[in-house]
Amino acid sequence: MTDTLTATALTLKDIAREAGVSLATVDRVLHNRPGVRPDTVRRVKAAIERNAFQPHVAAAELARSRARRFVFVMPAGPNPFMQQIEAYLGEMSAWLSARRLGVEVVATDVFDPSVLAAALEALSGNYDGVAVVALDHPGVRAAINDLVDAGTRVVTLVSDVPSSRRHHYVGIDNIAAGRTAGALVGRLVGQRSGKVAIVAGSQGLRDHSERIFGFNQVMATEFPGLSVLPVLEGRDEDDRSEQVLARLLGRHADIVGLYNVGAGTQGVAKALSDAGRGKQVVFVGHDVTALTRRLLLQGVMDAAISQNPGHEARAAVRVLLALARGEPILREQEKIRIDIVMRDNLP
Amino acid sequence: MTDTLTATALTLKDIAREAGVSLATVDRVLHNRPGVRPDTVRRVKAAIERNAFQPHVAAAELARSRARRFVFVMPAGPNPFMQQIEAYLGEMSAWLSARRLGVEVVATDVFDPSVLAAALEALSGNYDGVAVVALDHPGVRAAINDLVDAGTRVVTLVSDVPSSRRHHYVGIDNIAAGRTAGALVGRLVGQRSGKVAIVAGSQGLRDHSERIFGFNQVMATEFPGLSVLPVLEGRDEDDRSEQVLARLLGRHADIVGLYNVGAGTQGVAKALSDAGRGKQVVFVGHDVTALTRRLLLQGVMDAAISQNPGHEARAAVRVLLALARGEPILREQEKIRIDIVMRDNLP
DNA sequence: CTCAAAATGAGTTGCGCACCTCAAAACACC
DNA sequence: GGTGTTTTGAGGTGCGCAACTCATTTTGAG
Repeated sequence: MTDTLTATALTLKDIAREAGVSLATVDRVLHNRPGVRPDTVRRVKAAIERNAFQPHVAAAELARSRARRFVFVMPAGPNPFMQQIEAYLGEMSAWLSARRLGVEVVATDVFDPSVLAAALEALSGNYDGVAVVALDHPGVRAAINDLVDAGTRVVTLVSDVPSSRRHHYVGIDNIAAGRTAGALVGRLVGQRSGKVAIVAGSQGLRDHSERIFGFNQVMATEFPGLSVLPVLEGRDEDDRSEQVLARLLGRHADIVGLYNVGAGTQGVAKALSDAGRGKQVVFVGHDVTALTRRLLLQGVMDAAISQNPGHEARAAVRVLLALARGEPILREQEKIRIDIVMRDNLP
Repeated sequence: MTDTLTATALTLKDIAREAGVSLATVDRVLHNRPGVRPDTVRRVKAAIERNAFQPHVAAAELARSRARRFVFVMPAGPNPFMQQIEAYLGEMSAWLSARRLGVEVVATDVFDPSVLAAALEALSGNYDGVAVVALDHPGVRAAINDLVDAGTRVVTLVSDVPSSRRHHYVGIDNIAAGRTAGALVGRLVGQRSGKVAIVAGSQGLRDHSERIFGFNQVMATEFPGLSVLPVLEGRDEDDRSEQVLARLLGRHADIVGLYNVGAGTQGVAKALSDAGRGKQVVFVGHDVTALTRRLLLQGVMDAAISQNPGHEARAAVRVLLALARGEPILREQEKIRIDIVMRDNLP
């Protein structure tokens, strides 16, 4: 029993013959060049459809000679997650250069909307595609739309700007991530009742607030025995996170669960162990880094919600490339999953 | 601040000039053709290294004109996981034909070593690459090695034959998967103590026995309050799984956890609910299918360990392609992760 | 019907490489 | 030195397409 999954090897010449036109006309239709009667366009497209014709990407790529250039706009500063994304881009360098793709990384202050918007505007015209870790702000949205209008392909990375006309978002559903964290805390706490603490970077960040929303949703509806304390803001900094959490732990002896929404994990873990409650409190956080890996192995952290940074980097490149080539995007492939990482399935 | 991650756009001609030889000689070196003095080979390779030269894949692909053919050897019969893999291959058809890749699927009885070995032998010479869901058996191993020796690229899929000389394994670490299942059952059971049941297809299957091994490992060392009952064999069939489990549930009133290692999930769930213990017993199984999805949403199943079939299908194709082209494999990308799927992170 | 504008055909070039042939040069051996 | 063998050079062809030019045909407006 054998199934064959692929098509014939037609060429543009075959399509031209089928449609009863010349190669030049097929080329005009294929590239939306002007000067073709609507009716002729239809005939050509019909021939393409009828034969499920796919232009040979290798030939197309070779013929256009001009190398494609993409740029990643990333947060400046020491964010391990972003550093991992950059590292994975570096690992792709052989892959990239074999395809004559130029990828650059621009670091900027993505938390200041005007700075970010200016950085984006500055890219206009120089790149075929832009991947940006974006803040959801009107100025940024406008900058993204300008790029799109100028013909640049734009994908948002990690943090979306849904109201913009970006072509694609590469990242997770943060509400679902928060829900997952909530379900884990609730289930791992088990029969016990008590209080649950949340430490976030800032509720002004879209991804953080969405995660908190999802977390609270699950807590409220499914774990009535647990009461959620007001959100602490640690600004993703270790020291500050430690302080605010230490104070809270001092005030509440019955904290049984802890959700760390963003970074600052070092501080959170320190506050927990300094209070001598590292093993009694169920601790769920985000991202697999050297630190969270160690904490998971030690049993201080119980689970990490993770989005694979390598996957995000590669997916962003692949999506930009597919968009630039006019190829379909393999949605299933480029979708970023919410990984639950516990000690035994550490990648 | 800007980093550039990609190389120049050298061509073979540049390398030839650099090495002080002709294009023909570079070509001979690049394709391991005979008739080049060792010293010359060294000079050419040095020039390639020095410039981090990567042949333009599009040009190479175009020039060799001959389309590549791959074949997937999969289990016959209605296995939802395998059907999903086939479905994802189908979704790639545009991607495949744009690259002039022919992918075929051959169904065979992979559980009979001689049938499988014969099927593999029959492929020899007809394909550039083979992906096979393999049984670990001397006859199969020999068949794989024969294919490799004949120049065919071989990857094992889902189930490995580590003793063979296959080029790559696309699948998960099943011991780690079992450990993960064990940790989940243990943690989700919580404070309670009691017995844990295991239903497997057959302990003769390598992946199943490895999962059980990992599961028991975690149970023994970390959850002394839980005692694991002897493994039930359901042969991945619904009816049989239901019967053996129903009998066990009848004999032991204190079962608090259940690990379903393979398929037959329908039967397992039925036995559980018929006994009226769907919600009290922590039930962890494998794979996300329409059925397990429903069971997770209903709360009958608590978690599913999953290996993404779409990822496996695509990874197998990409690995075969990279092997055929002599490109490096992006190991991080092709590694299949052990996904923990609970209700809130259902993909 | 006339004439300009629009639509189309015919053809060329080049992308970088694989694959091939044939001749020339370098080398080894006696 | 001559012989045969190995190594190297030079060159050609074609893969399928993008991008372009220029001539020719068709069309529609007046």
